Amino acid sequence: MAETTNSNTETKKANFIHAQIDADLAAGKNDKRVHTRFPPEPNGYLHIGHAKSICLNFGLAQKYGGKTNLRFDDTNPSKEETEYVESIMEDVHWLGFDWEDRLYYASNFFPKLHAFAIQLIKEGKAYVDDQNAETISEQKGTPQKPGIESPFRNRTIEENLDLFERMTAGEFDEGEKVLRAKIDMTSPNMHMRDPIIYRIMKAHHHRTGDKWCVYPMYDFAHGQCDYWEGITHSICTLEFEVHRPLYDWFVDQLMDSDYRPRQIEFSRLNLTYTVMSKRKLLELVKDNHVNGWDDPRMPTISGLRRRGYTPESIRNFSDKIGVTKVDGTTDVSLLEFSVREHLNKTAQRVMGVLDPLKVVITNYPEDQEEMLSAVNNPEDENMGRRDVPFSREVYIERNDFMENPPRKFFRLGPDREVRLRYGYLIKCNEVIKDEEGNVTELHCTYDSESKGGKSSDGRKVKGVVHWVSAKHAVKAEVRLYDRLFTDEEPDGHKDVDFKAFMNPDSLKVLNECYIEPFVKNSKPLDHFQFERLGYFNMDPDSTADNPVFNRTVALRDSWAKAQKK
RNA sequence: UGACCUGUGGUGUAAUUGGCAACACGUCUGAUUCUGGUUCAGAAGAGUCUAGGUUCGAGCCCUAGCAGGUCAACCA
Repeated sequence: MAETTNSNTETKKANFIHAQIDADLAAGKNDKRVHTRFPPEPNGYLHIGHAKSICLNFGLAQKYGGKTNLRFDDTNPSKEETEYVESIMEDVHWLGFDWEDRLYYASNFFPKLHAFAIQLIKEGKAYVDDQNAETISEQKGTPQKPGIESPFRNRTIEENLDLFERMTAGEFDEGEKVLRAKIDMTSPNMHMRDPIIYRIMKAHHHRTGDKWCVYPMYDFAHGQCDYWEGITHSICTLEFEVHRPLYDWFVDQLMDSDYRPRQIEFSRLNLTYTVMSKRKLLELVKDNHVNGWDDPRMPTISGLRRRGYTPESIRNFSDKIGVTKVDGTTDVSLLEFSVREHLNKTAQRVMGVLDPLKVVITNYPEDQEEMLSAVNNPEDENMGRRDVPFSREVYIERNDFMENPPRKFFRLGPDREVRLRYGYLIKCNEVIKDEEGNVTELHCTYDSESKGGKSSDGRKVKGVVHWVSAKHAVKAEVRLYDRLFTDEEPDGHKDVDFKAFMNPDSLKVLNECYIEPFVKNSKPLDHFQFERLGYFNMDPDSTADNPVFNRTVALRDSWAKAQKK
């Protein structure tokens, strides 16, 4: 894993964040430290978009020999839960990153934040407002129209101190009072128009319990936490760009040395056909459209993990997409390429038949069987070979046979010959059907001289087909997970009724599947390439008696593509 | 009618102090192949949002536009 990570950082090209850091370093800022943080709110599971941020923050620290903190931004107790905290830590570790002993919670800073609020009141830079949300909102104006000042704006420091103390003590109900910073109601930046910094919430916090009934707002917490943690580069997404002046304003009030954190924004990841909004993902989970946050159809990190994506492939993907401030949409095919690229080199090849059609080799002795030697990975000789049992009856893929094959179909048909991979040439002599005309069985003969790649007379066949010995095969369950959304849902952030676009075929469970017998010895989560079918992994829930495979991603299939045209 | 941000092949990104627009995905050819995969070789596709300007020379600098995004939660 370390090797992969190194090669990534070496090939990584410079971007605007590197340029900023280089400039800061050259100017000798912050004792030439680089210290980043990944600051999720524990209100849901991490998704592929967060992976970009994780790779960025930890990657930057790696590159510059700095450190990265994990910080839970838990300033809103009504949405946050311990379950999310745990899943987030697991996902970050799984991706291959480690915050070591630098685990923080914004809630750890509640006492300091509270004291800082009191400091601002004493300096005449904050006041308690008695008005309700609607009134405050009205007075705020609009982006085009300046706001007007609250009638409570000029209370005395003593009165503010007393009121805030009583807010803290729980004397008032939610919504009755808020603490606001006194900045500028006419600022062209809405966030500078006396932003609310503390609100009353009588909610149970997942870490501080019922200790507090006032909680700081994001803007009042984030920069300060950065400051107290010694963060030098606070990297966040584009929508926080307009918050930066406020971020800086609070840091200005706090600074007592030359050290100061800097907020840098980059564009979040958008993926075609992929819903990336936590709110919508939560809805899918809550309404049972999927089986939890780690449902393999979900774009969550845990979903991708169950689906069979590897951490390396996600890190490589993150590398490939780069970092900019351009608000674009990356094609999922790049993500899928990243897994194929990795799995093709590492996954063991295996034969499995998802939609079986029985083939009887009529000239093969009834009670005979033999072992055929198969390559585990043509890309890597070190992975060795394995023996695959062969006998008189085998299963082949139903769509590897066509009764009336079109031109350019290389596989089996009446009187046609194909090779059973690693085995013999077989020729189809007879097609057996049921009353309704469905093909139920093929009778073939094999060329006993054709083992090992050659035929007795040097004839060659174009088609090679995967198979499994009926007698020895392991019956398996295979789940073909597809993207959750169809072609009609191109953008994860558009506010559309996304459920209307849900692909009913996004999950197909195939029960009559047969896998070559090796699976009994395999470990859960191993990755395999089923010949021509795609990359699979063993589902964590499966057992040796009941092997369940999830398809990570399909193989590229130019025959299927040609068929569609 | 405001403030801030962003415009480079279909997509995502590059382009040292201005110097022939590069890479990856995708697409399309051809070769190889015990799987139509993989691998290898090659091709098409942008003249950099527009219009001016500076310059021997502009994707990079200047001016004016145009287009898209973000901001009006007691969310983050």
